[in-house]
Amino acid sequence: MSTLDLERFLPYRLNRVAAAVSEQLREVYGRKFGLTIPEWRVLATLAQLPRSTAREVGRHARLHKTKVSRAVQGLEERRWLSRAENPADRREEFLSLTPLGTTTYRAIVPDMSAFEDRLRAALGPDDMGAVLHALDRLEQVLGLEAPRQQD
Amino acid sequence: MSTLDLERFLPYRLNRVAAAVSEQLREVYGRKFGLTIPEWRVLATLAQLPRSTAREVGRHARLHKTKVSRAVQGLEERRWLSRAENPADRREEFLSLTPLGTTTYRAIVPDMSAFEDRLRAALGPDDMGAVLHALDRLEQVLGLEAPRQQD
DNA sequence: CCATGACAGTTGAAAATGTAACTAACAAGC
DNA sequence: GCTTGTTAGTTACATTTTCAACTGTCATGG
Repeated sequence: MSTLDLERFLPYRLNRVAAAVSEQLREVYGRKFGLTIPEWRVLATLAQLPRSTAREVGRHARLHKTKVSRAVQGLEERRWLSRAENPADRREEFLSLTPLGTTTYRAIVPDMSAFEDRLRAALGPDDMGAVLHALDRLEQVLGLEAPRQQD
Repeated sequence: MSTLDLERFLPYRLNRVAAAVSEQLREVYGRKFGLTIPEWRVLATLAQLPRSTAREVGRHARLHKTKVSRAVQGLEERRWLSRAENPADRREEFLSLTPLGTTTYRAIVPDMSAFEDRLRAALGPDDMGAVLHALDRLEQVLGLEAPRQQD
């Protein structure tokens, strides 16, 4: 008569760890830079993939389109992001970080890296690689094309 | 001049995967049994750790106390959970699943197990073990005593 | 006992989120 | 050109979540 062993139930564990990680990171970019979680994700995604559209950002970061829409508005108001119409398809817009946005991003990166270093130190480089590899496979089997997401 | 490589940035990846997993599981217990995410977590936690208090459930599942409080209310209304005063400390209550709650839980478990089997098949048992071990270590370094959580 | 402070749990109000409906733009077939 | 269907993005509304304040209980120390 089976009850799940939650400590070995991957979904439960993944969520618990992901929640703890998110929480601690939010401390950093939240308190120091006034960013919400979706705003930070949009910022980070655009830093890596400049001139993406909202749709591309959402797919990459697994952010629901309404979250992207609102995060973009927020970043735009602070002049950290600008939009450029795509003349070839006027439904969408190319999103870019402004110099100010890039400066902000660069101010956050060291904190993020430091955090990651802590994680890498805890795991060792081999385990870190193994986890990332496992996450790749999980995303494959889960289907990359799920529609929505949370934070 | 570093931009983070998000595909190798563990927090980002963890969250993306955890979100995808949560989402798919919610389909199951949400549509079939009308449970919210916190309700399911409380249910599963109590199935494994009977007579826990709300505080213990929250700590174990990393659920914020208000989420626990409201989930407990919801489960109690459906007669899936009952409370028993702790005479030794009348601030807290021991929470237990009712027979009805246990029946519901048992009806969900096979779906959860099936899902986990998919994940295990994708990873192989070794990688699954490695991931769980890595998650243990991450939780250690993150400090088990963070106050809140999301879903 | 009776302060004072801490803690478990609840609640109300504010903020964030998801759902669904909407607008504007494209695309294909007629 | 004019449907009909689709897609990018926004917005309104309902739900969920968070934050802060609150209640009742315990613990400590005078």
